[in-house]
Amino acid sequence: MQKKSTLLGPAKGGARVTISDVAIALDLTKSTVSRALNGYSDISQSTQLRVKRMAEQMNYRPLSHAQAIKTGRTRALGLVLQLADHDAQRPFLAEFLAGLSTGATQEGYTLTVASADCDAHVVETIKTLIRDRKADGFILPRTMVQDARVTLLRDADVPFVLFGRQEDETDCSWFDVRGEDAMRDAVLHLARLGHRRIAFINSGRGYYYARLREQGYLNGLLQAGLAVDPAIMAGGAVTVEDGVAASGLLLRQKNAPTAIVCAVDQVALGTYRAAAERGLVIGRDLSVIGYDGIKEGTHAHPPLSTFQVDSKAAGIALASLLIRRVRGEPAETLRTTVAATFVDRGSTGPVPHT
Amino acid sequence: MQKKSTLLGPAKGGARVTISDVAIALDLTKSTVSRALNGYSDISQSTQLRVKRMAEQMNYRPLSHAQAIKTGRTRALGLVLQLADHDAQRPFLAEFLAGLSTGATQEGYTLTVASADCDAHVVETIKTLIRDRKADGFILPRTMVQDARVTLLRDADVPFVLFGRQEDETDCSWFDVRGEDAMRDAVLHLARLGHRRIAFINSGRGYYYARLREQGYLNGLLQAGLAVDPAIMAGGAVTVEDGVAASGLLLRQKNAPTAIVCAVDQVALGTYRAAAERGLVIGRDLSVIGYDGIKEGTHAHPPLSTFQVDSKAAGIALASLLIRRVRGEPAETLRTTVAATFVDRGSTGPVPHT
DNA sequence: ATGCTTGCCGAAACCGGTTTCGGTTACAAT
DNA sequence: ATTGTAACCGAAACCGGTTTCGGCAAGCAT
Repeated sequence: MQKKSTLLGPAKGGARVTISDVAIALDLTKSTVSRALNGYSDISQSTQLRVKRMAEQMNYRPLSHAQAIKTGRTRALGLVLQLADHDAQRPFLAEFLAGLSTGATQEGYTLTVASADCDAHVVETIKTLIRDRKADGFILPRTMVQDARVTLLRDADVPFVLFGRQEDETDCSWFDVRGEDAMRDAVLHLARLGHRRIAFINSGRGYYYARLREQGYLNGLLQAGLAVDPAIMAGGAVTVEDGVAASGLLLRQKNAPTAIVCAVDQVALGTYRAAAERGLVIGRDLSVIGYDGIKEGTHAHPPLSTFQVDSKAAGIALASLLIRRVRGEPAETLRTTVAATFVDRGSTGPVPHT
Repeated sequence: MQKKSTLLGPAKGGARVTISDVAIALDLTKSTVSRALNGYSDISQSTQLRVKRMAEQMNYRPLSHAQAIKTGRTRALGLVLQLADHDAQRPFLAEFLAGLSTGATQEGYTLTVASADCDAHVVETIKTLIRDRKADGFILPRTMVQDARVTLLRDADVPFVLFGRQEDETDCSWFDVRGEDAMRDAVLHLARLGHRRIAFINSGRGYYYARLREQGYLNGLLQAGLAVDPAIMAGGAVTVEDGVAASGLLLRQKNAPTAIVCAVDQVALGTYRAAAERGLVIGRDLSVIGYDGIKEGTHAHPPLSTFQVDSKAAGIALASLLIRRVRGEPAETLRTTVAATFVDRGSTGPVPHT
């Protein structure tokens, strides 16, 4: 028997039931209750059940920061956004966040969000979050080829999951959409329509996904039996303006491409403007395929054919992976990739007659 | 003198310095250190200084969840997003989040983000966040006329700040942009250009800001000496599609308006499509003014004249206000509004000749 | 000198959990 | 009957802070 809980009524809606309350109700000690709830084997099955039932019934939920003081874990997932780098992630952010938070909530976790204006500050922010135990692990969106966050977390031995992949796979878990397959399929799709000069506009080479997508594009050319021509491969394009500029250069060439595959939708939308400036009709004079499935693509004229990625699902998956990682599952077992789904809208068509 | 701290080296980058370490270094007790750091008056000024210096020097930062166990406060701000309601907030989300998190970080707070798919779930989510002490207070974006969050937090006695305002001001703090002034100025601007039939497309009446903006519009008509005509006032429009539909109806009328003021930019962009369908040139045949300053407005043809709101600044301000509120400042003293800045681009022009 | 404040700090309890360490009890083995 | 063992659970320490309470010394008035 232990000390009575305060008999003071709930001060103001603060009727928290503590572990001691549960213990008293069962005439056990709080240590027993604690170990029962955490499934320790030195508590009999019957007692475990009794405790769990009572805890459920009394609606007991341990205070995560009270446990954290001893365990060091807060049941919070960390997300640090880098917001300087264009608005490239903006379109998906809301969905992604929704996914993460629902995935986290499902397992009783919460999401701690911070932001920084450059890569260096991102790393600093992560450091203080670990230091202050504000997160048990981190979700790293937009993984880069050389990613300082990965190296930091790797040798701080803090769990993390990538939205993306990584060359050095040690300690890396991830969820990713196979953009390389999408790019390959885009090329094949266009080749089937008769296109022989299929250009590619990639985004920033620093991102690991850009590398993969380029490989996919090259792979597609290979499978289609088409030659690689560096003259119709551009890179570093992320925004609509980038797309206008890059595609402008492509279309200005003597032997201009009849189709353009873009690594991201924003850029694909940029090609619309460049085409319009030259009097080219998208879907007839020029075929374009994007990637991401942003909403603006639907409203474009003609609607943009693209590869839809489900950002919310990605968020849910990443949250769940990270939680399993935090709970101790090895990194190697926590790796998933899915395919993007091609939505064939109006922006592609048979190769035009010369 | 107290017990020695563990002499085990930092296990793995976990070289945390605790309050006891500081106490030992100063040959004081941790209670003294605690009270000195928290500025209790029963600790002499000289000791307070000595302690603070030493804490600084040893780079001591209290573990927020260790304090939370006693104080109940975690130094975390809560934000619960409602993501079902259109993507209306999507354009600003990234900026807003960045603002909140930097504002929070400045004061040593973090941001806990959750999401829900409907208003009822938002309230539930807030409840569990308070219950689990995951947030000391909440930021409420997009306040509604009847806002369940406000009533909940008000009588749970949990601090909160509105991004928006509220009819019943009790316990309410806020930061807001004076959309009503913007709408009024929009009307006056158009009136100066000779327009006499100036329409208004409002967004969902449930939002408090919609109410204010409508008042602003009416106020503008009054000041311009123009009559109110319910036939050219629409509402419930939030998306581009909504804008197309609503403006379509307006332009179809016999005595169609020559200018349209929109409560949000998305809707204003919708009027572009409706105008194009009727062969009307924006800025010449039809003048349009929006509100928000979203990026897409810049790319529209012609670029959309609108009222720019700085979402990041709003985030910073709200974080700071909430923290002050959490620290005990009365709600009435924490209310700020700012003006939106008009950016005159190409979507308005003198009234066309009949 | 004595008594009373006042200023300042230490001792110890406390917050709500987890974890270590023993101590019973029952049961099988000797 | 004694001993050993394993299964279970209680007591108490602990985590890193905060807060209550009381004690001591200095200062002041009697």
